[in-house]
Amino acid sequence: MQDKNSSLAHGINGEDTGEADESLRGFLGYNIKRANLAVQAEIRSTLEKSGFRTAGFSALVLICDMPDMTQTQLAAALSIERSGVVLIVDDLENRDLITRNKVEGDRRTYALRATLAGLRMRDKVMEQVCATENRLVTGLSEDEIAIARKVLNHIEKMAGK
Amino acid sequence: MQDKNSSLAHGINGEDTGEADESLRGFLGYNIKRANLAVQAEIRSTLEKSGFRTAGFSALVLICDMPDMTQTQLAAALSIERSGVVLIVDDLENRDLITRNKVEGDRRTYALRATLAGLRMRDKVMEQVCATENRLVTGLSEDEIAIARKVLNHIEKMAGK
DNA sequence: CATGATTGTTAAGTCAAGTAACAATCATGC
DNA sequence: GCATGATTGTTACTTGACTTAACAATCATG
Repeated sequence: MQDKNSSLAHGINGEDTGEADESLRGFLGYNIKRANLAVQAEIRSTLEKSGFRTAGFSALVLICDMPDMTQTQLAAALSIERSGVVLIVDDLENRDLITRNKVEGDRRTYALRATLAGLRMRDKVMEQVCATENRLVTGLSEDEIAIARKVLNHIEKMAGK
Repeated sequence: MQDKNSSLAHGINGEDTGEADESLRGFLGYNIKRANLAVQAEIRSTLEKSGFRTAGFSALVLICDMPDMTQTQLAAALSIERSGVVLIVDDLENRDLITRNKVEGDRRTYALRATLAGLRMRDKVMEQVCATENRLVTGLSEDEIAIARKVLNHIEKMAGK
């Protein structure tokens, strides 16, 4: 894609159109969607340098923080199906970032635990993601970011009644 | 899905886990993603009462605001491919919300224009979506919402270097 | 006016996420 | 005890939204 805006700079009838999505900008949901699209693209680009996609890295972080987590618990935390975490956990295990451990008392479940390499990987990638985010918020004050966080969490909490 | 949190309330080893995604909450991108997921679900639920999905309603709003818009321009504004807008425009046209008009001087393109029913539909649904959003932000001040908007737009602008 | 680009369109492919079914295992009631 | 039902991890199949590729019609440019 070349210049996405050039074709929208002016309407075909000569009117000055400015930004085409003026009305949509009035919706907070639209602002969130656009920002999400942009920031996820940036983060995805950061993560793929280490062979991660978003869900996989999130899983690693969760497993690091909650040792002996179950795959079903992981699915709930990631808001995806159990069948989906199998592939993610397979990948993390194949890369020796986590291990599936037998748990006494329930031979169905695995206790997921990060390896030393997994912990180091998390720290390293986490730092890179933080750097990416810090770049995106340069020019904004800490207070503004904190308020944005509050608003976003509030919206998330209010949704689903 | 029953209670998504109950299975996460306590780790299997008895430790108090609280929220499982404590570390991820540190990422602004994570907060945006969760809020986006929640708000889009709400809006989708509001839109489907009138037979819309997000892209379709966005297209209607854009066409209302920019009469004689081209499908290629619409694709750029929606950040999707031209082939995708065909289906969207087909649907809007079949429901008599917009019309494809011949344009003098270029027999390849259509000038998209909303019908009276389309304009009324936009107003009606727009009001419903606003009500949905207002419900999500009850308890927040206007200033807080305005700052959140500023932060989100800033992030969107900073992304893509 | 000939060559290349653009527009709308259709068909095919992709890719992530969800659904369904299954064996192994656990829990519960009787 | 044990039979019935639920849960866990897993695999295969489906789905749905989006992209890519190709094409005819039309425009632009030298």
